[in-house]
Amino acid sequence: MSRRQMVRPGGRSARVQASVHTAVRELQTEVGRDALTVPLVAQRAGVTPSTIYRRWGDLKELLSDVAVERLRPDTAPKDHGDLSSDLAAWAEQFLDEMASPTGRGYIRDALLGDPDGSNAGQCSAYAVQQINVLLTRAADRGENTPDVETVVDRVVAPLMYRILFRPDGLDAEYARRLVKGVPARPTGR
Amino acid sequence: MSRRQMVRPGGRSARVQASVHTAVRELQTEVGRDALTVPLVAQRAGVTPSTIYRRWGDLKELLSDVAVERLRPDTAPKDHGDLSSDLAAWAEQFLDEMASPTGRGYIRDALLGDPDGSNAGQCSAYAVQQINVLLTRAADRGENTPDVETVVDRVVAPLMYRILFRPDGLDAEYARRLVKGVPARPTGR
DNA sequence: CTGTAGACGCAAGGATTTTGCTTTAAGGTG
DNA sequence: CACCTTAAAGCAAAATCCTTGCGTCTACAG
Repeated sequence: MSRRQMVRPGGRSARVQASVHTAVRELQTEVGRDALTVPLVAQRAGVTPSTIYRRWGDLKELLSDVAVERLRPDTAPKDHGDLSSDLAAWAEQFLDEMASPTGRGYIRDALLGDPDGSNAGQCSAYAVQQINVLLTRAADRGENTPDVETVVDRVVAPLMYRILFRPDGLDAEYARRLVKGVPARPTGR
Repeated sequence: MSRRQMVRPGGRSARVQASVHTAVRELQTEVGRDALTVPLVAQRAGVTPSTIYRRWGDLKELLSDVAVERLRPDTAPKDHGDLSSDLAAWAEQFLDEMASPTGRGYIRDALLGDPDGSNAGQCSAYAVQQINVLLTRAADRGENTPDVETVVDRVVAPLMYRILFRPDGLDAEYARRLVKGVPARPTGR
């Protein structure tokens, strides 16, 4: 979230933020992301443009906030019985969601309008959180587990790098191969 | 490069492109990247704003082109005698250049104004090219070498991911550790 | 040398962004 | 509960930026 968010959580402020976010999401599907403008969003949200400019600075930052919201995982990853199956399934789903044109758009938006890097950090935190669920679950089963940072380096980072820099030739098989490259135990660091 | 570049390589077109790019670079250091506007760049370049809008579309795309130019490696990586030293040195330098505020800015710009993804692809191609120099050099020495894609997954991707999503806590030691995680031989794929 | 077409300059028109001032309402205080 | 304080929103004018049509120039081809 940008520096301007979350002040006066209850009341008008919150209502304005909600209606602006809703307006962005609706218009994204109706007119497409490239046709969005601040005045357009303001009109749909029933708000004056200057309100948006004052709170978010510009369209990029607003889109960044909305993108982070949409990138938040809404469900805990399913249990497949063992860590490597869990990781493989999670990686495939991650790739599916993130590599789609929509997903790529959100990632780019999240990165773009992010002066202090907190929105990008939040995206990473979501992934870390999901992976931690898998890892603690595995540890509870008595499995040996790598640490989160290793999974980030070996799975999340390659997926993201390719999504952003080389969107071609990505498939579930690649995601599975990455998971196979994760060592079974914590790496010495 | 955008779709509008490199038409009529000689003559006026080329002069305009050069002076616009120069104007962007100069103004970036003088007034800072956030204060750049198309009219400002146009004035410095001795060109009318509409020329820039017609050729590049908007500021994002122009900045993206300039950023890719600046991300192009200008020198072949030095020879340290063996592959792992070469990779370690290259990774450290890569991190140095890319993780700085300036470097991050260029990467973000390159990603940002890139409708078709060709600029981002070019960034990745630069890294691949440099790594290939190291790998063929090692092969000429008779060393076993991993393939480029493995180095990209194990070294470049984690560095980039962290630069973009979690800029804190990056140091040369981390780059070296990544290089140690590269297998000595090609991975079966 | 001449023709052609792509690229630029200029200027008008429209849209967006910024900004000063006023008004509203959330949250605290007596 | 009434009052005070202040962050945030509304409003409107001004500044800035973006778009577009048209005329001109110049690189390249024949």
